[in-house]
Amino acid sequence: MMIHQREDHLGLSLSLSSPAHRPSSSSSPLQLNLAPSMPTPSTPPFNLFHKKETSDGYILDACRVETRSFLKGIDVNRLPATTVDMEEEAGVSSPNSTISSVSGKRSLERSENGNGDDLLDCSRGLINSDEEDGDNSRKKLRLSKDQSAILEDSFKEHNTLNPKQKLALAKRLGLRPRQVEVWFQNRRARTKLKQTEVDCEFLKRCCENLTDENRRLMKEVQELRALKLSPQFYMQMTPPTTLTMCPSCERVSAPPSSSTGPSSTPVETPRPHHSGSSHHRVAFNPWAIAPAGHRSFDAVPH
DNA sequence: CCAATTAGATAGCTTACGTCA
DNA sequence: ACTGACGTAAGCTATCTAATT
Repeated sequence: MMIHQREDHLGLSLSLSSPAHRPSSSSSPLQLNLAPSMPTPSTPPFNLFHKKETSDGYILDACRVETRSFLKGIDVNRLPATTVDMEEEAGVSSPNSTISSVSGKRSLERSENGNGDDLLDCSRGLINSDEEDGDNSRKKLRLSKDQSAILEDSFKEHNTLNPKQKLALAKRLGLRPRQVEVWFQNRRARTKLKQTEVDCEFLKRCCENLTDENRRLMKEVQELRALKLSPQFYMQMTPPTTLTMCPSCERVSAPPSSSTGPSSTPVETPRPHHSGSSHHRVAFNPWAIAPAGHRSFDAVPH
């Protein structure tokens, strides 16, 4: 599999080329060597491009999971108070961290700065703060694996937060309360969407089953009507199933002597549910179509 | 708080091109 | 010189999700 790391790691080169000037021997792309001040980590397992289901049923790209695990311990949302820590962490940056967003404007800004030291200013909790960045472009942050795990655990306990819980969680995660709030909102939305999909699938199957059943019943009705409307066939044949039914217990049984023809398949195997012949028997003609919900039996005392 | 929407990040695919046997 | 295999880079699309409205 072909793997390329276009915007990986700030120490690598950035290729700038217009579509009209595809890389060729004559027009090579502009190569910007962007401050290899940061040690590039060993290549993460990007070749694991298979889907993976998370504990809550969501599908994640395995490579993302892998990358996040690669990021383990990196809290890019941490507030800049822990400068030393972040400098340590900067050495293991990854394409999935916010500071990897080197495309476009930001990358150019960074190249102008000449090194990657200012990356650390992009501590996640402050990235979109109003007092920062003059440009109005919102920067997308990515929660770390640990942060996501903690948030997920918290969500499992209670899918809504009271202000106190929100503050505590925000403090624990090094995020702003608003970020925690937004995360819970989005998480609830995802849960709802997922449930809607499941419900939809269930209803779809129900509809299919009912459609099949309806088709089958319609066909049966058609066949039965055709038989009823053909007098020759109808008159010549003995009632196909001279079934008897006990009106008290509504059990149907075939005549004891009939062993051939359609009547040989009784609806229900006669069982000695009554002692002797104590129960009344009712002739049951299944060929007589009755309106739905109305059983038309010719009561024949016996 | 929810619903709808926006937008950044990234995986994965395709395509063009260069290199090499 | 031609050809097929292979690697690489770039473009594009789909998806996820943080953030906004």
